[in-house]
Amino acid sequence: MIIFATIHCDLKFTLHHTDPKSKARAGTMVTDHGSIETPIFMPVGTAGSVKAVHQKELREEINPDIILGNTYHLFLRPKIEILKQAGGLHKFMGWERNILTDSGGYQVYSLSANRKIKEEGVKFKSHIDGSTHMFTPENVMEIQRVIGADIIMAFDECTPYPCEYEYAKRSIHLTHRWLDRCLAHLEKTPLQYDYGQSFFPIVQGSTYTDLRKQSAEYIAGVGAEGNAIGGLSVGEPAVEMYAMTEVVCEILPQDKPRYLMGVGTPINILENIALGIDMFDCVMPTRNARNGMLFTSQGSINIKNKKWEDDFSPIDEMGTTFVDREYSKAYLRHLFAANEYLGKQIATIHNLGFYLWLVREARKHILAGDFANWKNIMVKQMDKRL
RNA sequence: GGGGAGAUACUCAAGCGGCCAACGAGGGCAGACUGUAAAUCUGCUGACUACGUCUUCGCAGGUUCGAAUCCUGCUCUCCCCA
Repeated sequence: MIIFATIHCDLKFTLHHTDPKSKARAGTMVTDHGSIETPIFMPVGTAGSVKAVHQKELREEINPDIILGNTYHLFLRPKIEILKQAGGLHKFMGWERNILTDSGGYQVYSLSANRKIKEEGVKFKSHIDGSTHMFTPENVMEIQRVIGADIIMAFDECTPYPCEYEYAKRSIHLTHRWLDRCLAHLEKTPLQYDYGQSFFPIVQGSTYTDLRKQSAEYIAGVGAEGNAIGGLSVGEPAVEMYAMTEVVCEILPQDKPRYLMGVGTPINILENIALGIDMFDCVMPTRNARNGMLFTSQGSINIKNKKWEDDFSPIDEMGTTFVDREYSKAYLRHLFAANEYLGKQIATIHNLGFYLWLVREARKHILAGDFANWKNIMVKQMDKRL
């Protein structure tokens, strides 16, 4: 891949079409690492690798325009100095398309037993060697500059569910103050490489409508190139998630991409596209694949189940990747039973292929103007265990 | 031929008088997983007329209120010596 521009190039987002019967949108984002057609699902590659998938398979079979990395994990290992020497994450991992890095805000939630939140930032105890590290809005911006993702995220607090109202209220204000510090520091922190980086702030507010509105207004006021919604899909019922997305999307600017962090199931994704979300990421297709769960347009499959033992039909008749056609359910079940690495690889390629197919299909239907109807059929169809 | 060790549920393997339908591991069956402390975690795994009952620890007897555990005989396996 040729990195042509040496000039900083802002993210350009073009909205092509909005579905007449829902708020679903189809657009295109352009960065120095190429274009991203929305709605998009971004495979998660936490530690510089989409687990169990080669970059070649990722590129040629799954073909996403953008993947994720994680600031916290990359900071601990291989460490920032190595990433700097490598010339950034793109070069280090051999991925020439877009990358987005999460800030470590999710680890404030998921590693809650190993961290302490203060106004200044969050003190973490490394899950690898127990060493303590301080993440602040400032150093998180610096670290993300060095990692060099195309889209970098604000350092926020992802609150758990359920979350006391008073806590959630205090938390959004902390997240907003941290956002101001991120922005102030980002201006002072130069780009490390010869391409631009866009910054996305994050709306919080747990499951409280008034807090979500308040946070969304604050975030919208920043005028960022894209906006994210965090703190959802942490255990709340799906209807509450949708309610929050709906409220927030009404406030976030129409002409900027909206990213719903950490979501979700195939159904969650379609429902949230209908509410105006453009970007998604989730560990579900990759993690669940490694644990034997396959997502298909007809419902989900636990490939470890005995019922597939002698089912020699293809993994997914409707599938789009080579694994769907080349391997049988019986063979894949055997690989899981025998704990062969290949099983996890095949399942991951299948699931990511399916997720990417799903959002591309959604885009087609948005552009064709029949998204809402298609979405309802798909949701009904996928809502079962095969 | 002589001496020694051992036989426990699908497998390996604890238990050595009552707390044993029997630790643990594997295997098997099922479930969970949502900005990845996840190649992880959880449950079940003798039978049944199932908050109870019945049959299990090589086989057959015996001792005891009570045995997988102690005694006797038998069968089989492994090791050492000839």
